[in-house]
Amino acid sequence: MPPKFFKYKYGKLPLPVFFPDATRAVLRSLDTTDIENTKTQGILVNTFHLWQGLEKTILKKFGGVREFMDYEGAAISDSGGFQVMSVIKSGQIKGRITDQGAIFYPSKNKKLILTPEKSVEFQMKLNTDMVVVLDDFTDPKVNYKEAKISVERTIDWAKRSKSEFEKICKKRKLNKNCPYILGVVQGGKYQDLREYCTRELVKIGFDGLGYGGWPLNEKGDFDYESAKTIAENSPQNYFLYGLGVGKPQDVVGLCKLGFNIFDCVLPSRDARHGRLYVYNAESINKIDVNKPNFYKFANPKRVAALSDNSKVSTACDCLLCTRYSMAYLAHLFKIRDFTAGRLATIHNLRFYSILMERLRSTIDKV
RNA sequence: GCUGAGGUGGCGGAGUGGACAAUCGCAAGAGACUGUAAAUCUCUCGCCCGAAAGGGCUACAUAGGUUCGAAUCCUGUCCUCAGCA
Repeated sequence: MPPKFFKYKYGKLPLPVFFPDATRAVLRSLDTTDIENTKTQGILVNTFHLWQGLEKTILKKFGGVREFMDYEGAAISDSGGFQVMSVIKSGQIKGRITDQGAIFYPSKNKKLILTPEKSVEFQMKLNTDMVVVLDDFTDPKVNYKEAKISVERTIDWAKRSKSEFEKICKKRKLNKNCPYILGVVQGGKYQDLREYCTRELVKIGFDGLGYGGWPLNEKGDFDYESAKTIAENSPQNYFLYGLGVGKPQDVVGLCKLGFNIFDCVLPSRDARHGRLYVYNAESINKIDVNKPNFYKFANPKRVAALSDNSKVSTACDCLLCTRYSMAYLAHLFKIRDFTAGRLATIHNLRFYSILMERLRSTIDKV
C-alpha cells in the first residue's frame, strides 16, 4: 500500500530516496557528470534562489532546470518556504510574512513577493517531478498561539497551491504527466497542531506530506514525535518526506517510521567544510545501518591527514576512495584547491547513496 | 672594515615609557553545520592553578643601566640585512 516507486521524467526510483540539495541548479563544487557518478538518484532545487534569474530567460529556452543542467535524474523543487525562515525570520534579508505570501527585500530597491501561486507556477516551469507547496515555517521558539497562526496560514496556502497546481495541469493538459505535489506539515512541537495540520492537508489532497519546520528539539535531538504524528495521520499511499533531513542516523530513524524521501545539505556542505562520512565497515556489503555507530567522521583538514597514505574508506567506491589517498585530499584542502571540495563532496554523496541502497535492502521496518 | 636599518610569541608583522602576555594575519587545535544568501561561522592558541571570575610565573636577541614603571630610553655584546669599500 505505501508507494513503491518515485516516478520521474526518465523512469522510476525505488524507495527510499535521498536527494542532495542543488539549490541553485548546481550541487556546489560538482558538475552533472560528478553527480551521476555518485549514483545519486535525484536532486533538489530551490524556487527562492532560482526564480528571479531563470524564469524569463533560461527556463523558456531549455524547458526546465534539468534540461538546463543536462541532468537526467529525478528532481524535486522546493517552494521557498524554508527561506521564509532561514532568510526572513533569521534576519539575513529583510522581509515579512503576510496572508498573501512572503515578501522579501533583497536590496533597497528590490521587492519580491512570493505567493503560493507564484511558487507553484515557477516550479512547474522548473519542470521537476515533485512540486512542494509554499508553507509558513513554524519557528521552533514560538508559543502555541503563534504556532497555530503559522499552521492556519500553511493550510490556506496549501489550498491555494493545490488549486493553482490543478489549474496549470489542466491548462497544459498534463493529465498523467502531472508532477507530484507535496503538502508541508507545520505546527512545531505541538502535536495537536501537527495532527490538525496533517489532517487538513490530507483533506485538500496531496501525493505526499513533508515534515516541515525545524526537526530538532531544544536539546538538538531529533523530534521523532512530530514525525510519528504526521505518519500516523497520513494515508498509507502517501509519500512521506523528511524535508532537510538529515544526519545519517536521522534518515535511518525516519525511514523506520515510514518516511521515504529525504533531502539535505549536510553531505555537500560538510564535505566542503572538511567533514567526511565514513562507514565503520570493511566493505560496502558489511555495512549495517541498524547498528548505533555505523559511521564516523574523517577530517582531512587535520595535520595528521597529510601523512595518511591510506584510502579514506574501504567501504566506498567513489572516485576519492578508489583512486586517491587521504594525504592527497588533505593536501588539496591545505592549498585550498577547489578539487578538495569536489572530491570530498563526491565521497559524501556516495556515502548517502550507499546509505539509501542499504536502507532499501536491509532496514528493519517498525 | 665603514655607514645605515633592524632583531617581538610556531611564522609574518603591529606596538616605540604605564591601559601589554602584547592589535592583526597565517599556521595549529576544538566545536558548529539538518527543505544551503555557509569552500562558512565560533572558540582556543607563552606556562601553571581555576568551572568561571580571577590569580601566579616567565617573556619582546643578550647583559647591564635610567625610571615609581621599559618590548618601548641609554650603554656594552652577539646576530641579521642593505649600501659602500
